[in-house]
Amino acid sequence: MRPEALSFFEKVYKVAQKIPYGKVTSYGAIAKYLGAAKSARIVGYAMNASHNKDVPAHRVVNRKGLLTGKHHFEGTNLMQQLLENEGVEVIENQIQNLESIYWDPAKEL
DNA sequence: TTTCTGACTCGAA
DNA sequence: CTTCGAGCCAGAA
Repeated sequence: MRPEALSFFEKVYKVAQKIPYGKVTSYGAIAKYLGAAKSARIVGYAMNASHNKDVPAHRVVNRKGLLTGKHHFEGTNLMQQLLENEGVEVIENQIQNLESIYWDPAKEL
């Protein structure tokens, strides 16, 4: 592998694809894992461009467990339904019991 | 080439 | 309690 040759986006995609079923993580957690803790926005931006990729963007939320990116999914609650379909409880765009299903790449990988 | 914006986060006032 | 600024990368105009 040549991680250095991969763009930030590609790294983000790889990590996002490793998010376990029924788990969620945050943009900042991914950014930190990639060694760019202050690039959380870029992770979000990568998600924006991940529509064509096989990236479970619905499992990535902000650090509060808020579905800030749901507006970018089709419909108004697709993101929430995808999560609920995996056993994640979501209320008002806010993931419930976040600490229990939180998956930290820097910790789990 | 410069400028702007965005699915974020943290710390300071 | 709320508000604001800074830092990061990529792509479009």
